Amino acid sequence: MLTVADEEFTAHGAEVSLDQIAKRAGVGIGTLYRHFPTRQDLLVATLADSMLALAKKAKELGAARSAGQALAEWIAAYVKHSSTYQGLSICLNTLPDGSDACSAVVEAGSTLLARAQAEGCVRLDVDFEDISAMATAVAFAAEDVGKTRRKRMLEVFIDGLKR
Amino acid sequence: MLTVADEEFTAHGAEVSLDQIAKRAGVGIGTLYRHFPTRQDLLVATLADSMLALAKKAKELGAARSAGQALAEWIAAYVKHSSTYQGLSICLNTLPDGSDACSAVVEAGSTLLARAQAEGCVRLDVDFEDISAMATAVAFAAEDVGKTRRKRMLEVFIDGLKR
DNA sequence: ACCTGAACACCGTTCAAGT
DNA sequence: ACCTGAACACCGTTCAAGT
Repeated sequence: MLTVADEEFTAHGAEVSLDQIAKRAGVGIGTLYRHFPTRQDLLVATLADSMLALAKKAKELGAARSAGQALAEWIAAYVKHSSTYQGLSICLNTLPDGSDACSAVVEAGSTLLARAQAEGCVRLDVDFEDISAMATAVAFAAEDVGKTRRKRMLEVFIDGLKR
Repeated sequence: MLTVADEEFTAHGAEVSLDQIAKRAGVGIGTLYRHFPTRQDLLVATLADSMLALAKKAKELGAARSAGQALAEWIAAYVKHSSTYQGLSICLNTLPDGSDACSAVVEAGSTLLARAQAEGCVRLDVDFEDISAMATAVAFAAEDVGKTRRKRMLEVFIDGLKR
């Protein structure tokens, strides 16, 4: 079921009809609703693996780079992740919490941010929620836009975090 | 008809049912579609006045402030404008062109940007389309978020434009 | 020429009936 | 206990019929 959902999201975007997913997965629409009461629940479930990978990547970067550089690279990965499916950023506007994978990402990101702030290269008044919201926003803005423009917007965002 | 549309957008967001607008305006849904083939067309029409005001404001700021300060203040107004209706930023993801009001905003904004770049306080590789997309994105991210957080995100964006 | 609104296609969500 | 899918409510869009 999650496999089918991921395929459908990939092929037709995060707003694909849930009916279509249920049909292709060979279950009743009611079953899908019982397991995943909201579309966000289903999205978080299909993204769980990549979110855990994102959390893991934060730790690796934290070990291999300066705090500022690690945060910058990780944010780039975060933005990319928010574009996993077409239209995903819109669905993640208010970031969903509760799931283990989400908590892992928040925790890993917060740690990177705190280190970068301690190192003195990132403004002290931003928190992870700011970063998450802005990253989602950049993913939103960069949808349907060329690669160079996307890269530039990401740079603007990351530079804006510096102090 | 535009008055009713504006009221409905204000009251129920940019994604309010077009049927509802037509009914309250006392016209058939077909008539609404003939005048405004897409929702964006209708939105641009209801926002025409405020967009012209935004263009005018750019000229005033350009005269009264340093180029960098003028751009910064104008972007703040632009972001605010992109939040005129709940959910408006999503509809403006790809900015609509063609209308006079839109052209006026683009031209006014481009002028402010060019001056700020000439003054040397804004990176040279961004164009107005970047600014427009990012401003819409900030409006998107700042929806349903407290005032201080919204202000901080705007600051991050504007700081990121500096060089 | 302009307007109307029924008709069609589609989607989200619930819940009675079935296993 | 779990599943199904018909049923309901809703929306966008078109277009034949009416003025």
